[in-house]
Amino acid sequence: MAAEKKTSGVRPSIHSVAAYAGVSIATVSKVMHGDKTVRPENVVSVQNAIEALGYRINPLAADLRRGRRKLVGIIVPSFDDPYYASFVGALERQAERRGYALAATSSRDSEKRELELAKRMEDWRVSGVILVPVKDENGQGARVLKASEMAAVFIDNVIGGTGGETIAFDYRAAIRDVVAQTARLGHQRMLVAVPDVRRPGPTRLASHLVASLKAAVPGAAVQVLSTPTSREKLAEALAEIFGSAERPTLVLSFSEVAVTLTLNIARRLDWNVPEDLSLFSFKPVEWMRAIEPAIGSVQLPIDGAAVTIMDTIFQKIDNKAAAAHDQLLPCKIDFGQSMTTPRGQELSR
Amino acid sequence: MAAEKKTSGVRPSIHSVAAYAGVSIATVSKVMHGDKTVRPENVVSVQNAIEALGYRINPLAADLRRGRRKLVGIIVPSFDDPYYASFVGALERQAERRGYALAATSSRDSEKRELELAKRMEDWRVSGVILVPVKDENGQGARVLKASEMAAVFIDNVIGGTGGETIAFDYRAAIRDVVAQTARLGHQRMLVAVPDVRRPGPTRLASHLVASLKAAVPGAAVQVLSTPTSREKLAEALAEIFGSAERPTLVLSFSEVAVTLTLNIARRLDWNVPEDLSLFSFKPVEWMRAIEPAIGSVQLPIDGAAVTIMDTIFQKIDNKAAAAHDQLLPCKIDFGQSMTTPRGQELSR
DNA sequence: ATGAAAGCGCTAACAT
DNA sequence: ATGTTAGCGCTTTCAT
Repeated sequence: MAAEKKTSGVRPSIHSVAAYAGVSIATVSKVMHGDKTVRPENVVSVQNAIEALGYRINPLAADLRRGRRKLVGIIVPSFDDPYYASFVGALERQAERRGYALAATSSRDSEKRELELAKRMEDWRVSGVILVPVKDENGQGARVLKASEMAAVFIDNVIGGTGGETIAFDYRAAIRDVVAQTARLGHQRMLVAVPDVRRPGPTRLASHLVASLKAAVPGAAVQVLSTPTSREKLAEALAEIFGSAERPTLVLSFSEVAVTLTLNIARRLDWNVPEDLSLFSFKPVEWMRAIEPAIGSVQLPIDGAAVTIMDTIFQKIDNKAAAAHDQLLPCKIDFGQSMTTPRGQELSR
Repeated sequence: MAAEKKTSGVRPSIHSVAAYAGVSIATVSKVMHGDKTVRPENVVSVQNAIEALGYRINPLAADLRRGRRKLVGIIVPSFDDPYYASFVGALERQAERRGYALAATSSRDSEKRELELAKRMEDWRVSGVILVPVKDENGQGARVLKASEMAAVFIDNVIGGTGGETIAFDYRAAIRDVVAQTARLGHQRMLVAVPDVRRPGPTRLASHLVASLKAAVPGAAVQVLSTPTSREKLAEALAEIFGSAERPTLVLSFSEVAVTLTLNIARRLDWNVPEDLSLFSFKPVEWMRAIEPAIGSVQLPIDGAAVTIMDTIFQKIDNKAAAAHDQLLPCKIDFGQSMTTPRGQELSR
């Protein structure tokens, strides 16, 4: 039913609306913001004018005047990682539920760029910034954010324990559980695949995993494989490892491609997963749960996390009250069917 | 070496800089924009002031005055699809090469939301908008974009042939090649897996594929499977199809999960790919090329496409000259090792 | 309940 | 070469 408004190329301003309605711009502004001190008849005529002219507020002008924008920024290492992409989508939804827009940017795993983006957020007068640090929450970008008057929250690639402004999945708990299961099943030789060197976060976790394994399994032989740049090199490295007599009986991977290639090699050698080789992925990817056998993996409740994150940042935006403690979000583990007792071992007790 | 600037909480304006340097704000503005008509000594003192105060321009004020922002918007159906996520990353880079920022948003497969976002882009005074339509370039969102004075380009989910403002991969050429190969190998019975019903784009292409198959292979039996909502239902449907006597010898899929489940079933039935079942994916996903046998798939040169897209939109922003024709970008096909002659068939001639 | 007026920080036209 | 000035479109006192 709604007819076409606005034939002219120039957009109506608050002045046009005021003139059309026969009131002052202050009154129009009040109507736009639902101020109760406007006479009902004036509210109506202003609304008519708005409708007739197809007026929409110019957020640039409003925000310039106000000094802060209804905008929260996010800086992720990259959009290509479905994990981060998923965060962006979920956070966009959460921001908009509160009448804010999300300004999404990517640092491309560069701390230099992260710093630039932090400054851009400041320049843009966003109300808050969510940063997934390239390295951790003590980098230069994070420093800028902390020093500014914007609300800031650091997520995912964080160390925590200091500021009380970090939120992350409780990966250490997940590691604890997987290590416990590993010990219970009796694995003695394992391979830990660490991802892309440009991603310090998972690398830190992998180190923690290695340490935990050694602590939990006395005499454990833990091999670490840093994911090389090319798929071919990685495949070679894996083949060599699996070719040795002292081959690992369990692969714990932080890298999707390492899981894929491990499955390839297993198939080529005619090994069954999990009977001949156990496997677990700390990087959750859709297909791992859809194949047979289902590959065990950590499950991250991203939508829920997005709610927590947005709540936290709006708490800061509104109250200016800083949350006093770092937040650790639980993550579930789906062991799938990919881990069992190693060949020739009995399940201890 | 750079010392800490700006101890105060309030950001310096162009006035502070002018005062500090002992010049007028007009001069500061000129220096900021590299105007050559400023005395070198003044340039220096202004630069010193900027440095000393840690001044950065307020883009809100500048853009309000200018009436247009150095910003191009993009609206994708979702960030979760790695294909679109990849576009966002590549386009962000391209925009920034030209000194523009990218405002990335997602329509969540909703035309209603697409319309809202189109209006938001208008409100934000972005210079140009790249839209991946939920349905096609004739929706309401696209209409708003066309009517506005913003430059607009419609990509990927487009029909084309009308406006000359669309850019898409040449999927029909890819389909042609795959159909030719199918005919050459002698397949008679095939299954086409269509994805998510909320994605009209691939659905259109799938229809075209079906028609092409029927045209190229006389008497072909082409089954179409619309991807149901749940993985379980899809698995069931596939199992039933493969259980029948007249089972397809080739699967052509527009859906990642359909490929995964097909591989599952093949393995369970102890079929080899491609000897017992040929497979091709129109949805390119990393792992398909990393497994053995490598699954054939269409390869989309997204980075190159991003360059073309940005070039096109900046052409419109700068010249106001509309490109007169729709653009079709070539895509490569990687047949991998997943297609061969069906059992008991000879390769014709 | 309403409107006049003073900016927010900048650009650009115009004088000088 | 430089400065003055008039806005961009809005919000927000502050009188009335």
